[in-house]
Amino acid sequence: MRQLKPEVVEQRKRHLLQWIVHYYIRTSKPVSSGLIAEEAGLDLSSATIRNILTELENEGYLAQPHTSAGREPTDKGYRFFVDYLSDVQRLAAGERERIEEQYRRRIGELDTLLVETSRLLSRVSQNAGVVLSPTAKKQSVKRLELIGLGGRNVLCVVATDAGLVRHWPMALAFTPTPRQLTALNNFLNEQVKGVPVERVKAQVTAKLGEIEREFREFADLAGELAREVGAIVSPESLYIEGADNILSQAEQFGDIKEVQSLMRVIGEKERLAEVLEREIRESGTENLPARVRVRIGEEAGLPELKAASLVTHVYRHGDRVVGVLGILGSKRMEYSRMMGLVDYVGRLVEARLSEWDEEEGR
Amino acid sequence: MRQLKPEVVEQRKRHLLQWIVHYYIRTSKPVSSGLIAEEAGLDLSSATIRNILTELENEGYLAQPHTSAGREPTDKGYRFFVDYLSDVQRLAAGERERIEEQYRRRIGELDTLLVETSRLLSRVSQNAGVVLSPTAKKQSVKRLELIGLGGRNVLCVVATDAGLVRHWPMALAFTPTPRQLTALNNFLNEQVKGVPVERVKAQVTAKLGEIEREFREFADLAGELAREVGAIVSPESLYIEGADNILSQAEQFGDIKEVQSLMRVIGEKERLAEVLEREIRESGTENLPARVRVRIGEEAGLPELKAASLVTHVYRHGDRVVGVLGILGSKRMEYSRMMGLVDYVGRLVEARLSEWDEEEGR
DNA sequence: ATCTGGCAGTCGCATCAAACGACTGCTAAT
DNA sequence: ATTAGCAGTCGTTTGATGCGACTGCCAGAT
Repeated sequence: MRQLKPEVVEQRKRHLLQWIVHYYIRTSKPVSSGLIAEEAGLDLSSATIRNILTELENEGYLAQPHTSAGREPTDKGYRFFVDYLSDVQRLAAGERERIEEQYRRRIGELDTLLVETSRLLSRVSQNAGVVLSPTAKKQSVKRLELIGLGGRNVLCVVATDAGLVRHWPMALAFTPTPRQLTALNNFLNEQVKGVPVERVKAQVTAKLGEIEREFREFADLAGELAREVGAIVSPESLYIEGADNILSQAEQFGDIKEVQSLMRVIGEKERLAEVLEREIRESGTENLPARVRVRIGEEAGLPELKAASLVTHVYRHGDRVVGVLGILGSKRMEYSRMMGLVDYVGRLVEARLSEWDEEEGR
Repeated sequence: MRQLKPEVVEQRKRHLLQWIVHYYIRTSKPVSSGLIAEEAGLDLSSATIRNILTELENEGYLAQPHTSAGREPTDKGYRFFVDYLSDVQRLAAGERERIEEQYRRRIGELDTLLVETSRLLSRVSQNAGVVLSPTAKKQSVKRLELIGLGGRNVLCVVATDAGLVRHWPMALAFTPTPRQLTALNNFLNEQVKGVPVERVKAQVTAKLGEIEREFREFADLAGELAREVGAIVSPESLYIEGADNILSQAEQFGDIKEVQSLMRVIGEKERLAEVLEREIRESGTENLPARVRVRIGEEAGLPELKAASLVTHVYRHGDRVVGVLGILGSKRMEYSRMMGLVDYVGRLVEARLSEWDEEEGR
């Protein structure tokens, strides 16, 4: 017979694998040789398909849940599928429209932006939406203000260049007059404006000596303040929305145990935050700056996420990566659509952040 | 033979019902007559028990899931159990200690207090903790401040007497000088201090005429500001924590569907908030001000909560009920312990709120 | 008047075998 | 290289059967 070139055979095999993963994602049933022969339009008999399937299984892309069953993709199979996904699906125009509509609403603060973004991701994807906020440490202080609340109590408000606002109450050692507060605010702002949050403490304490004569009673306040800026502003926060979506897609998961452990991870945000932070760290180390990254099953690093996949997109402020957003859902998600969504939303968030920079000068 | 007095028989019936509900809550299996004869220590034969069970069933306190099964409490049965619960369990000393420990950490703001409270409720109860924040409308403004962020942008910060702080960015129609900002802040604070949030708008617009000569350009700003105070500060917020607890107690529920719809309600906070608001409204209309209230199954008003119960405690600020907190869990929860917990935490929150009042004067 | 033992009857559930059907892997033919 | 055919494996469905856990009722004991 006519001998086919090896490349062609390889090509066909890959194409078949793509088809299988895609089909499996949609139907969530093991794919059998007979089914492929009928549906895939390859014009091969089921026997031939079986041969190919055996190869793919030996290579670790597919596995059988039990002997007399079809094949399911392994994590390696999903990985192949995602890596060679030819088209990251563009979002439908209507969907884009609706998303932008949401961002058109005036959002002026980082927190609001991130909360809305996680809601959006969850709603559109029908999975859980996650957004990790930039760590405040790297942001620089734009404004720091003490507001008298009566008596010794003041409210301390810090705003950073990236739009983050944090506030917390403090009790002073004395009852300040309005004049004193104004003076103190002026002093503080001169000192900390533009200083990265993580260095506020050093900056303020360094300058403390200079004012000792005039505002001696402020000295310890300023010191305490500097400490609090470091302590309170620093914890980064993780916004997760749409956990209920995951539960209502429970069929997508094999076992309820899997859903439970997934939910538990969502509950203990710290562990998930750690996973996402790793995305940020690793975003610099790659050659090709692929914006959208997919973690399949245990690739994310948590055994609890075995049955899940995570689609993420780091976002930058200026030229530094400051945060990461994405969706968390079943390993059997529609990768193409999800990647498209995450990519799009990620860009919108970046755009919004840089808009804030521009408005600055106005 | 000796005739028993009717009251005694009634008494015994009630006692048995209590025992059954309690036993069912622990074991989650239908309770049968034979089991009762053995375990309840009543010194009656199973046949006699059966007679009593039939009566209780006819009266609507018990039901059989199917003919050849034991009995389960109906909602009415649970209701009886809860209403006649003799001892609302006091929390163990160690548990109280741990809880107070958490509140000892300096919490100066309403938001923080409520978030921590919902976490606490969820952690201790192993159910979901819910806290509905006071509506801002009824609170009065303690302080309102504009903070310049450079250019025309200002950050508007409002603090209320109950410890609520809200902030949002605004763009002015002009670039204010620091002096102008100070003047504006002084003016605004004179006008709105102590005014209920819902009346800020009226107050400010009423006073606008007076300053027109001096600060004509402020007029429209002040108007816009007043509008925003009403709009942004008003939405009350619902804090829910520990949804994962509910999922990991899924065995407590008969059907996964029930867990799903429960989770969905938790996801759409609005509907749950509505239920909780009703608790606030109805808290005034009762003769006996029982602080802890229990809603069993559909009593809460949402069909989705059919399999759940809600234990709540309204909390007051001064003498007005401003919010409600509690736990949400399976209908088969340990009511006694949960009621004790909710009662205790509710009191702590009230205590904290009135502490703030006292600090005020210092 | 109460309680109890006994017994028939109901119903869910676990068990088991048998039949089924969905696959695969292999082999021999094309 | 591909295919048809076939034997063999294994999960799943089905239906029958029996068991056990109940209840309800009644007749007799207390």
